[in-house]
Amino acid sequence: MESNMNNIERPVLAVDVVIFGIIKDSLTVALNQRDSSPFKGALALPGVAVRMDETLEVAARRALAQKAGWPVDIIDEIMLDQLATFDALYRDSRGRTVSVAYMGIVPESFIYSEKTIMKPFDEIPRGSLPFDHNLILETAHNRLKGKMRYTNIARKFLSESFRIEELQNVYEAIFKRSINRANFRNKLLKINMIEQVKVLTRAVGKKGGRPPHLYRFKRQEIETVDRDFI
Amino acid sequence: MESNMNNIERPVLAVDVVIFGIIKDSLTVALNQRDSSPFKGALALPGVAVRMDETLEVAARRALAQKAGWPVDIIDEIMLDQLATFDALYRDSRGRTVSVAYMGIVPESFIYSEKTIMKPFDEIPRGSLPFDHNLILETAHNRLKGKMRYTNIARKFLSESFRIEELQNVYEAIFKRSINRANFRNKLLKINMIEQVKVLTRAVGKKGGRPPHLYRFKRQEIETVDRDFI
DNA sequence: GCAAAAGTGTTGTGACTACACCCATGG
DNA sequence: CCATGGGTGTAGTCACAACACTTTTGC
Repeated sequence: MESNMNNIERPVLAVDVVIFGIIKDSLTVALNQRDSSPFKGALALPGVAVRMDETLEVAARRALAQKAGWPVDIIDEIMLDQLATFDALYRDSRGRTVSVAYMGIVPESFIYSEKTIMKPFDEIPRGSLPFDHNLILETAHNRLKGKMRYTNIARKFLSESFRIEELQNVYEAIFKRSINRANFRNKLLKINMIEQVKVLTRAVGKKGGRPPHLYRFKRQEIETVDRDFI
Repeated sequence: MESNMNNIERPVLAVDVVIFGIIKDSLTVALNQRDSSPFKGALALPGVAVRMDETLEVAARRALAQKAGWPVDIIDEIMLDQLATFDALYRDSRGRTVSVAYMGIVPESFIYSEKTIMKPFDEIPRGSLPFDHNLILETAHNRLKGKMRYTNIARKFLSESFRIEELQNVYEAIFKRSINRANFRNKLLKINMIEQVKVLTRAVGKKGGRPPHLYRFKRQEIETVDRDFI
């Protein structure tokens, strides 16, 4: 914080947004095609420069509206987490730009716009995105995995109620390993993270069998599952 | 990221730095007296506005040199971690300023400057710091506690080799609870975080007794102690 | 020989893993 | 009557906490 706030040349401040979702048991990322240079036509994370009178989070939502073409009422439902700030001197060829990255999660029921594609995370090779967007995406992925370990953030991938198998799929898609069904269920119930909803679902286009139970998260808030180191 | 990078009014970008240390078994924070308005004379976190040609981390080190008055060779030894970016619209009365906060740790052997005091964390009441510096400090404290749980960041509070009791004091000061000595030792050795250095220390001004063994961290790097959620 | 500091051992509890088997129900 | 999607139970291993006791060595 400096006394001097006059018109010295300053870095431009921007935001970039990483939106994750699970589609068909795979982790996916919202990307949009750039409509101007540099990297015109390339797939990139939605982002905008921050205006004088808006917070970073408001700017991030504006990026989702203007760049990704998402409806405002849906954007309002998404919780955005500040990720990190990226500041390499030449990260943007147009001039010194510092970008604050945000991360959000949408459920599979989300309606996509024509301007956005949800691309499977595993099909985005390193170096394939413009600017430092691969670095931002990697940071977001690590943060996502971290938050999955000690919060109930997984709920944001699903709708209000869900089959327990769907929830397990979320964990398996993100951690890329299979989890024992019985132990998964026992643990989440024991720590009181989820509870059973009374009704059973109707058939979901499956052949036959017992209709699955529905569950929901007991708390809305992202709650820390605290662990002591020692 | 926007095509338009001309001279529209943009938020000013700044950095603020939280430096932690342990002094006499208490967590302390580096604060310096502001020499200009607003809040002239108040204790605050060191911070500067970011220049066009420097990274955020370089700006953070410059804040420690210019505002806290620390010698450059010591500043170079400190590892700085980016914490979060603070962007409330009216956080600075002089105009729209977005500040990226950094966090660092210094060992007790560090030489302080006259411009800085290391103030005990518990003696900094909420609301006592200018701007949103209490919020920044709280965020830094939470991050510190988090990192203590799954990295070997504690090493930065100590010099290269240390008595095992000193290390335990670091944990006890930060988590504010007492830890069983035997279990503490057994765990840190079992997970291979620390190892014994062959020599014993000379007396440390104590009355008598067996001279303590010295230990050191086995890895320099901050290494994640991974834990699975399920 | 006593204080300081370290080191060892024991026991109970609770968590996690793997696996095996039982239950309910719609087509 | 069987596929589907649960739901229960048990045994082994491991981690952690509490606590007690032993060892080393300088003054």
